[in-house]
Amino acid sequence: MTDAIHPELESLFAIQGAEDQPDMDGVVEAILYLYTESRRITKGLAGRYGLTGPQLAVIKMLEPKGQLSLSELSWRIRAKNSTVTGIVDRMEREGLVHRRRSKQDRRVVHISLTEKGAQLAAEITVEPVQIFRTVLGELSTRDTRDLKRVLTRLAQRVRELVEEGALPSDGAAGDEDG
Amino acid sequence: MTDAIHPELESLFAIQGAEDQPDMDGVVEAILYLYTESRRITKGLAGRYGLTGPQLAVIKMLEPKGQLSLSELSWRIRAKNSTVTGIVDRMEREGLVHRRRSKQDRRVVHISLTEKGAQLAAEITVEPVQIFRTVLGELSTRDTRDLKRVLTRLAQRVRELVEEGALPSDGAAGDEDG
DNA sequence: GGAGATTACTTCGCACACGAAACATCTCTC
DNA sequence: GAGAGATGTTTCGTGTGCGAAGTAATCTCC
Repeated sequence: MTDAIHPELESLFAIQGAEDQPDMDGVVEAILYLYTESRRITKGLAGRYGLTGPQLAVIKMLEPKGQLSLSELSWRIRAKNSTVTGIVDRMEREGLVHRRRSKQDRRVVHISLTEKGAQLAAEITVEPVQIFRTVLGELSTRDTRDLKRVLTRLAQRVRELVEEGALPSDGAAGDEDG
Repeated sequence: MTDAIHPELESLFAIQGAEDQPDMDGVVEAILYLYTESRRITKGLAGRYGLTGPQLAVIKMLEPKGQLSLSELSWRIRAKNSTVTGIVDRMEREGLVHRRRSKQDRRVVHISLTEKGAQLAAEITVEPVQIFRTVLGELSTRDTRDLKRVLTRLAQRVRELVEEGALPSDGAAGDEDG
């Protein structure tokens, strides 16, 4: 099964500690935990039906829409086309989805569920998100709002800094060897 | 280069929307954004030195310690041994690290930086975490504390629920609502 | 209306990432 | 001290995940 904890994130924050701002560790650790735990839950749920995480995502994405182009699918699951091509390949091989060339624009490929895929989708009713909704529901309204406010602000600032180029997001330099 | 946005998470939360708790979307989106952005930054930084994210993690992990067993390394970067074996293989091939069998326990393999690896480690002084520290620093103390408090509570509750088996993490079905 | 740019998708090569199983070594028990 | 079990690492198979380059179709601009 495919899983991934993505060590970089951990390491990213673990490097050389941040003793001068102890609060940050808690924040980062919590974010990391929530992220990885949600992945584990998704994986476990998908695995019961012989699916992988991304495959479950695709199926549940297609279920209400009927069909989506590969690009739409990519956008929705936040992956690149080349990644989704592979996922769809394997799902097609398993008989879960169909590929159909669009007649309007023959570059476009429409992905849709097969009978088998649709049945499977209908069978999977549990939403992993339920857990998080439950837990968030247990927080006071004020807490939830605070959380959203602060997190959103945080994300916004990072986004601004990234766009300003103040961050080492990418750039030129030096040696390359593969 | 290795990268991964991990579509499952997005999809996990995107499935069927959560209109009844609009606040959640913002929270989830912010967490997702912070996670993916941090990964992008790490990747960009590592890429400048011809490294991948996990490789940078390993190098910076080894730098202060001198050497670590493969298992210790795995534990620290939150990955499995079989994953780290591959990472170390590639780094060894690039001449960045050494493998050495322990004399105390000949099952154990110690990983240490080569000259080249150590030089590279010394060269990489920028901490990606800096950005987040900066941004968190811009928040008021109150905001930071609130954030930590709420996030920690959130993570704690999810952890509890997971341990209670109330979640579809794996194994038998717990709750049904569909 | 045709050359060049753009868009949609696929292919290829590489690097994770995991679990299961194989191996080697150590430890524990009798 | 020999067998049973535990532990550390590697090997294998599968599935993401990305970027670069390739192909085909559409669009744009002159």
